[in-house]
Amino acid sequence: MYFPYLCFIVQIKDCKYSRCLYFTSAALARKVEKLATESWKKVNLSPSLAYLLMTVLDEPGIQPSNLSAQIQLQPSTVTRLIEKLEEKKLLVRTTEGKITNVYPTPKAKELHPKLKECLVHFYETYSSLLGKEESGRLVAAMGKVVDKL
Amino acid sequence: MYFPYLCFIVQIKDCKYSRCLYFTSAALARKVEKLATESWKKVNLSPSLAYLLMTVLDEPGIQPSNLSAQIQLQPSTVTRLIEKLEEKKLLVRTTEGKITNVYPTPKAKELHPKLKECLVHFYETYSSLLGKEESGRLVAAMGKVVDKL
DNA sequence: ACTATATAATTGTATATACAAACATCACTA
DNA sequence: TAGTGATGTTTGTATATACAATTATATAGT
Repeated sequence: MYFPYLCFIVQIKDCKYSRCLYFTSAALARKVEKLATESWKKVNLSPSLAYLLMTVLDEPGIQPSNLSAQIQLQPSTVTRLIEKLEEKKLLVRTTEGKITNVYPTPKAKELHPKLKECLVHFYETYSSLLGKEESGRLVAAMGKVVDKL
Repeated sequence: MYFPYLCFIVQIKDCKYSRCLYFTSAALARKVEKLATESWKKVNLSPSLAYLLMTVLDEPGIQPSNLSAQIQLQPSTVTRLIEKLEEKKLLVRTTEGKITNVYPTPKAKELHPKLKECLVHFYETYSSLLGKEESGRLVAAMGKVVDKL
């Protein structure tokens, strides 16, 4: 495999695609997802459910469209995630006209401190593996790229 | 939402989770996947099918376990991808004992130059959006992290 | 040589996410 | 005020990937 223009970058490990943005970002996301899943097992939620729930806890009454923008998932995906959290009795929806508002239940509010703990645990796990500053720099760089794409 | 120890990183855009590795790596992977999908539409393959196929073209007879290591997907996923490429008459499998070998068909070999073009197109698309050096640096940084996780 | 363990691949099933279409409501304009 | 287009949400369906269990084969220790 030949990656034009990228010859100046040192090849990493034995993987032929280590210099390719598609391959590398996908692999990274899968590994990080696994790590995050582990951290959120304590509250029996997948990372995406946990992030959505935390967002609602921070802004009770938030609309799905706003959630979609904040967590950067498609509206249809947000609907599906909300449904799951409703089944778990952690969220409720009210609809007025075309607007839907999403609220945390008391059960969700009770869970809030534990959610924060999971977030801290997740951060500590990856920053101990990667180094605080290095991982911070990487996240910042990736964030910039997300905005450009 | 409060991200302990990360206060020194500038918040990006309006997104509350822009400093979180999980969130950012997932968002980046989704955006890059979309871009890659566009580039590989010319050969009517998804990016993961295309990468697997290119790997087999480079190493005819390669085993699924080796493919799994190279493209960093689970063996079960590799089996499923190979099945799809078999349906498209681009790969064939032979099995001897516990070992399976995967070979490209003539049809796949004909497609090889087009696959390379797609790769170049993909690279040019993202490097024109992000800058060659900046994207190269980012990919290298992400690759290191993948290896550490 | 026989058994226990390790390896390679596959299958059944589950989860996450997306796209496109449908639906409902709202806002604006002629 | 009727019609048209924009917006917010949901639904039907498809794709990608994984985990756990299974099957088949190979290897090593005694």
